[in-house]
Amino acid sequence: MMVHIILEAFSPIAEQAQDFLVAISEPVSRPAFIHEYKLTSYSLYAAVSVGLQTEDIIAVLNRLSKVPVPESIINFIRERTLSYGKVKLVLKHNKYFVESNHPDTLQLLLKDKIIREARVVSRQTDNSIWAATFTTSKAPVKGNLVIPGTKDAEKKKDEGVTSRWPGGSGTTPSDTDLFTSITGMDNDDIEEDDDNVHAFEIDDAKIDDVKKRCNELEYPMLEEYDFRNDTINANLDIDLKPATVIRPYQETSLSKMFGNGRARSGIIVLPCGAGKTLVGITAACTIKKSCLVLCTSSVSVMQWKQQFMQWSNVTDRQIAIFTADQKERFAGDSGIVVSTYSMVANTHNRSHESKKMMEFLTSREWGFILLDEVHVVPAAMFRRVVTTIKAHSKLGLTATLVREDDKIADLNYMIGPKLYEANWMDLAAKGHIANVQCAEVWCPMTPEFYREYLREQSRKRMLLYCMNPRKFQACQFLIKFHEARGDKIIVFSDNVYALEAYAKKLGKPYIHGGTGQVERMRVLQWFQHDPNVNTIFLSKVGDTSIDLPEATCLIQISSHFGSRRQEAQRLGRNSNCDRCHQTKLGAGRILRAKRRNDEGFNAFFYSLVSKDTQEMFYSTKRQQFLIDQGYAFKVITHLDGLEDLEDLVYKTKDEQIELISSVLLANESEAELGTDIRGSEGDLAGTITSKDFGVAKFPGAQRTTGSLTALSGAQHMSYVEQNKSANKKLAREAAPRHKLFSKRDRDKAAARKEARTGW
DNA sequence: CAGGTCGTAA
DNA sequence: TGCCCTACGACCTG
Repeated sequence: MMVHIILEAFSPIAEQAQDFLVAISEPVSRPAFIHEYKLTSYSLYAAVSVGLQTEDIIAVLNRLSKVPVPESIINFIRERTLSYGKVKLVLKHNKYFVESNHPDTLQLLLKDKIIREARVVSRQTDNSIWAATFTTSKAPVKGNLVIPGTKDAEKKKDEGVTSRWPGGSGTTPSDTDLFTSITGMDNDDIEEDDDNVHAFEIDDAKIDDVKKRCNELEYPMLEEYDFRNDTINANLDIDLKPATVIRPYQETSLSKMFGNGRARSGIIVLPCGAGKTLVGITAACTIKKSCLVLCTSSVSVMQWKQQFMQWSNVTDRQIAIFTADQKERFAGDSGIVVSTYSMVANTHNRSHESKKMMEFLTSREWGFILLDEVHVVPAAMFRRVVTTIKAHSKLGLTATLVREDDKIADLNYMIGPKLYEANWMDLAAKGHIANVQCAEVWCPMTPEFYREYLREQSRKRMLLYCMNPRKFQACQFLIKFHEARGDKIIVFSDNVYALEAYAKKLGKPYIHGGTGQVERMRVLQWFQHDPNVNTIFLSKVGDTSIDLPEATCLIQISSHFGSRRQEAQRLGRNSNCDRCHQTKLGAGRILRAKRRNDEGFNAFFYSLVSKDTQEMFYSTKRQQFLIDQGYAFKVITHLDGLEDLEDLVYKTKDEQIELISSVLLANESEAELGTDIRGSEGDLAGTITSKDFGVAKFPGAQRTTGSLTALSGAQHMSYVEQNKSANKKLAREAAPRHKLFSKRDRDKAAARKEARTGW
């Protein structure tokens, strides 16, 4: 069952209602006036996990709804919240407990054989009936826990007393209303029906079994870490630097995590540039135990360390880096390690040093694991990290909790529920991230290009619509226009051929995967500091692995696949005002105030799309995430003044024809390579797809080399036999069969690469 | 440091 | 709809 909730965003109570709806449901789309949310099992799981109560949810929904909430929906909520969020896995004094407010729930679980057998029965209870006794204690409350960087922390310093966070003395009851009290914005200690919690201990070797079993029984366990009572794992003496103040929404997200004085495991979703890193660092400074940070690239590893040094008082000796070329260890018995997913998830050969380091990581208990870009964790290999590392609490951070496969829901049980998700539009309106004008620019194909486009196959088609002269011109025009305004411009192209062609033609520096480190740094330095370099071209290296410089204008020239996340990431990473606002004491807004145009935008995002091609379809798909976030895409069908540009590229038909022939030549060379050698066998080469595996119509199958290359998928490029290294390749391909299959793609790629570079 | 291998995203 | 392309990064070895 899935329930859709529609919010009228113009309603006077919309903002408060929104806080509530975010807590209980998933935002589906939040454009200007009508917001859509959906109520799902997972969203209710998340709601319960941050402390909401079933009857409160129903009461507030009824109050907000224009019509009485249907009985079926109320039943759905009751049914879901009955079991979800009711059971917690808690590590206390280094013993694991299954904990609940409701003793009958524990009894119910103990009826299960697996869970019952995982129970550790203490001496006092072993003569009594199994279900009769649980350890009982006071329900956890936030108490005097102070999250560094918050208002409360400041107050504590000023007054020398501990006040309750975050309501504080300045808050009168009238300031808080129904919604905020329910959503826990102003008061974290939601009243429980029962102030006591009950628990039984389980064997820590059987935790995974119990977790799995609880999921199957529809009683997923929330993980909570009672770090203040963990006396076994050494404390880590770190704190935010005294002057650091975090922003309201960062505080809100942390209050979801620490609302009851323990660390809940889960996920926080904040747009890039909204200060995710600081949220993670603040969480680490609250827990004050050893912490492992995992990132997707070694560049972000460096950045995390640098950020830790910048915002907290952690010393160089307390924070260690573990990557391919740096294997450090922290001094003392507690500390921080920053590493990559591939380093920790690696199942392959490990260097000696790396092995030793992994032993260190796996042999100890971590208070806290921080999972940067947590949307990658469901990937087949990366997901091991959550089981190989023993961590008492897990926090996942991401800007875009979407994947193009269906694995994103796995995070619910791997990490925990989504604790908080910011609304991009809200943050933009409040000046935390840039206000972006998004536009799709339609570039008609020239007749010649369109004719070729219709004639060609999919891969060559792509090149044709990327290289469309009108797109070149649009790109040139937009660059010129925005350079004149004083913008810094980044042009993205996923296609390296097009990237080079554009950059060279327009005389701009570019970086792609093949660009060496030195050159990369040089180009980035120019872009940041040389007033004459205001535009750079980037391939998808820019998506993850480059510390992107600030830009105020983005242009996408090739974006053929429908990746919602890539689109959002590009926008997000470039539209941040982070360094403008998140300064110590919030006082020094040192960076230049960004210029705003008449409509109030201070950043621009263009997608150049060749009209009447497949690109139109992909473009729409890619935009979906941003549209759901409330961004409006404006379609531009004509760029005023483009024709008047005096040095307009590819202006004449001759130049356009020349361009098309060079594009086709680039294709030709590949096409030729794909057909020549096998010519004698007919035109098999270049036409066989993987679907043809083992099909009898393959005539040359008895020829050893022929069948081997065919099996290895190289039939697309019979030219491997032409290549210098063909012998080596063939030798390699004589390996066992199953290996060939797994090698198919790689060989293909490698063969193509060899052909490209060796041509 | 190049090249091999594996993994990821879409 | 399902699968593929591609481009790219991290790690390890010689």
